[in-house]
Amino acid sequence: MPPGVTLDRAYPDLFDSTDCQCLAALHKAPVSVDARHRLTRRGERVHDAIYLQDGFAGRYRLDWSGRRQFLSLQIPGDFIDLPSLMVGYLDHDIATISPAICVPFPHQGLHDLRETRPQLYDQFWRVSLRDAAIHRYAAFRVGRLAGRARIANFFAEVFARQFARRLCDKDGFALPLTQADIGEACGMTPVHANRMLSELRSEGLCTLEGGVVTIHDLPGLARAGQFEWDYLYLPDPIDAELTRLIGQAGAKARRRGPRARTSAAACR
Amino acid sequence: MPPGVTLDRAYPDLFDSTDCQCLAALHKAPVSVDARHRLTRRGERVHDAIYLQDGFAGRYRLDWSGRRQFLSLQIPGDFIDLPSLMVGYLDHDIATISPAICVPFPHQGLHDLRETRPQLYDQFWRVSLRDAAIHRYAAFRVGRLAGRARIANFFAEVFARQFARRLCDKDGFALPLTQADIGEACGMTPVHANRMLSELRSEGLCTLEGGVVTIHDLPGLARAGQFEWDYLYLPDPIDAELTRLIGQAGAKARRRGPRARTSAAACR
DNA sequence: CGCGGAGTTGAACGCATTCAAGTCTTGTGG
DNA sequence: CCACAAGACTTGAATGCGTTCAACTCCGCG
Repeated sequence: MPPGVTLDRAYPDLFDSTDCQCLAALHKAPVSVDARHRLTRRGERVHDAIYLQDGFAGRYRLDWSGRRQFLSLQIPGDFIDLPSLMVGYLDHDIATISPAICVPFPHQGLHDLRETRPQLYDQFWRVSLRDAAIHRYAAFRVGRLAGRARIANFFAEVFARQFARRLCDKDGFALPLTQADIGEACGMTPVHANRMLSELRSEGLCTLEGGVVTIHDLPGLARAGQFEWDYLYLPDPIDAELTRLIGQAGAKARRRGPRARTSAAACR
Repeated sequence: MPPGVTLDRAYPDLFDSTDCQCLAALHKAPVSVDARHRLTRRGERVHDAIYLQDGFAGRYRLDWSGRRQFLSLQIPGDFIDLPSLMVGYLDHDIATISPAICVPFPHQGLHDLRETRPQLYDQFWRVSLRDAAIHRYAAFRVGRLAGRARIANFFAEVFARQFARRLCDKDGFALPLTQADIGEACGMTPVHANRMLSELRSEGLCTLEGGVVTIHDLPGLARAGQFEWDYLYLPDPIDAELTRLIGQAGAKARRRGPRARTSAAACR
């Protein structure tokens, strides 16, 4: 894989070095894209899966008055439009937020993996399931949590996802979003996002400045956002590290032992 | 496939009659389950995928004060826990809402399809992507729409999904949820759900009574909810039918022609 | 007959939106 | 080098949507 294309770091639990070699043969040349640039339009036919080598992007839908709801934030190392691999087009728009580097993987090449490397093929299914879990959790976040908690929860997610890729340490992470963007991600107005951010700041939990979130109290932030990260399906070592840093039993603590039920039958 | 197990009706665009024959060999005996019964517990290891032959179920997460947020409603004909197929456990709970009939498909048998019937294997990926799209849209619904619109939008989705399976006609559909459930699905209190429902009623859009939603003005309901159903990825004939019934260009109207761009490269 | 769950309605409160004004920073052109 | 414009951020005040608390009805069921 050419310099800079670091799939192995992005999904350490899913792609081993052999996989990465194999994938290196499949992608086209990386492309630089400006900030605030639409990558994919809802409903438009696409033939390549985009791997976000660097930079941030967002998936969103617009309401009928043109206001935007972010569905998920995509961080460096994400495949950002895998659904298109199986259905050929997307039900939402995708745009960069910061300047970005995108690596196109032609669908055809990925499809061929089913024959040539079925294990690897399955990994893409796993990636898209992880994606789905992130969407689900977004519904929980905006549906159930109050303003301050929504932002704290959102920050905690972005932290955990970047931390899992070694893109940041426990003290902070990159988040090149405006307060308006954060509002659109968390389902609130920019003004209110501002007020909630200043609450988090004055409570000594975190500060956002210059596209960087500095974390002053990670357990406090996670608590404020009722954050539990089991839905990220992180590999065990990283999961343990997060548990150590955050404290709460929000991870796999709840995963049950091997004696669990195996079907609906058992729960009659 | 034994009487009652009607996969073909559930996914007419994904499973043909040969597929259904093939799947018939894989499932265990259907199981009756009471209403309000938890089928799967978050984090618990599962070995069977559950096909919801009949009845309604919900996927949900709880906040730290124990209040529930529905992530999606599962209707008859849904595979309700496919994520567990690839990762072995779930990040959320699933419970029945009405009495239900569940058909367990052992994971192993489905995995074997990769070798024996790769096309069919892929269809399960497609099903789970459709699922993901429904979750995404839920985030849009609760994040961007106001109370009345959230409920109208939710009703429109449940209608469209049941209509696509011929479980209902254009005049109404089954929805055995209490108003409290609807509140949990749409991110609001039961009291407010009640008020929004009575608005929809008094505006002549729809009524909910006895577990049945009667639709009085389908285009009006869809408009009130800003509903667009492209995200359901429905097969063309059904999509056209919905467009005829609802009117608005909310479906594939936006799907672009074959001349579309093929990668990030083209949009610099 | 009485209980409990679901639905309905009123009234007070409070969180979030809206409108608006003003600061600060950045980049651009004179 | 300064002037100016544009965008991001901040803050105040008024409004209103949704929550909360509470009371009451209706219905099915023991």
